[in-house]
Amino acid sequence: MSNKKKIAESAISRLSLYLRILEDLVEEGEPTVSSQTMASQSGTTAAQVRKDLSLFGSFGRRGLGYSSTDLVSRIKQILGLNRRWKIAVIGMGRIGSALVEHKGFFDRGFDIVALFDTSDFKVGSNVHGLKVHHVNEIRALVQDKNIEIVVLTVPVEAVTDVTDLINGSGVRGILNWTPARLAASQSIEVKNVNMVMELEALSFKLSQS
Amino acid sequence: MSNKKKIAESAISRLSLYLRILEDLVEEGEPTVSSQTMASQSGTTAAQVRKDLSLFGSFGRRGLGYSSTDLVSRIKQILGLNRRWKIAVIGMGRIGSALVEHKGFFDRGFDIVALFDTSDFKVGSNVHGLKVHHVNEIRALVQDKNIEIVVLTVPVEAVTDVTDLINGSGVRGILNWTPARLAASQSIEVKNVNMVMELEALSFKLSQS
DNA sequence: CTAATATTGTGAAGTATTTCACAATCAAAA
DNA sequence: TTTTGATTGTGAAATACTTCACAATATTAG
Repeated sequence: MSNKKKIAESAISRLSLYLRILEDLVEEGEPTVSSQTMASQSGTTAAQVRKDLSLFGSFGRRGLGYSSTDLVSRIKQILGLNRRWKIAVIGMGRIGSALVEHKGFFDRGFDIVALFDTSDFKVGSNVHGLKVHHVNEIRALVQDKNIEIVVLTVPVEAVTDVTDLINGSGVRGILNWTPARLAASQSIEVKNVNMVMELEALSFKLSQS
Repeated sequence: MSNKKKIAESAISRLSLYLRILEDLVEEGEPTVSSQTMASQSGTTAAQVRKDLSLFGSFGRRGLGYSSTDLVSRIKQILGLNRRWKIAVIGMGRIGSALVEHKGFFDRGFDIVALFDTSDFKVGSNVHGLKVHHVNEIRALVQDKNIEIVVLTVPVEAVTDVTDLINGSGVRGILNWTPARLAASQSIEVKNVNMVMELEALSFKLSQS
């Protein structure tokens, strides 16, 4: 808790990547792994791997490398993945519904426990075995089900109202799929996912060459 | 073409963001805009905005700011958005299909012109008015329809085979939704979108506080 | 015409992140 | 036991990115 040291966003993404690589190696029965192996599989350098890990401690043994299983649990610990997270999806359009049915979240520690929408047409229906609630019920359900993270996939017109409902509900993090910049309260962590921005970055790179 | 100067990834994301803000301002009828306005709407600093723009030229006027409409077209030019891009979606699972029906791509210059899948069950069917082709036809259709970018939403087991089919097909960029690290040929630009990694970054931040 | 106010463009300074390079450590072979 | 080879952890150096700060320029008011 209340860890002071500032950790770069980029280091955290790499740790996620190392975790995935390590889990594959464990699956393949590799007992140890070197920073060089992790580096080549993740497209970075061995020094970078060691530096990233050293931000959090000394997990390896000189001359030997790292124990794969040990490093998996260290990184899970670092990323806060030594527990399960309860999440809700707000917005049952095409993308929202597709995400609900995606097994990948559950497999990696994220349980979708509630769904919300604004349209009376969708409220009350079932998506993948979960009832769709009206966004007005966000506050109550967040409290009731201990939801800490919400995935926001509502149409951009609905963003302001829904953000107001999220603020102060107890939600601690938002994965924002809308192109809007959220007016979320200071204490809520927001991560933006923007498909079009990614395509635009590709467009830039392709136009350069 | 063949621009030497190295531009930071982060600067490009911000330009995408500025573009969206500027288009809103143009819509609202604002003839000019200051770096300070763009900064506060995008959550950065005025100096950062000016520096980002100065990487590509001098688009403003001292004392006055920038012409909104002019800056929109300058940024579109920079990002390679002064044209339309033809893209294909490979993998007609839930997420792939949801993306096809999403109007946001078309609205911002990306035309989905072909769909692919590996399963005989899906090949031949129609999604949002487009016929689903077998991935074996990638090479032919990329040539035929001048597809430059593909969005990859196949299951992770299919990634190796599909990547082989993409390599050398003429595709220049891949937006990779799979958790796999692609073995794409050097000349292809790859952008990874990883939902779980984003959630893990949230998990980290929430665990810190 | 002059003063006051606004705002850009950009070197220089300040931070942050990545890479280098090497002492420390470990296992296995000689 | 000693040597050889592998590999970490980490200061220091190198790069990269952001912020500062101010001269240059433009408009408006007096």
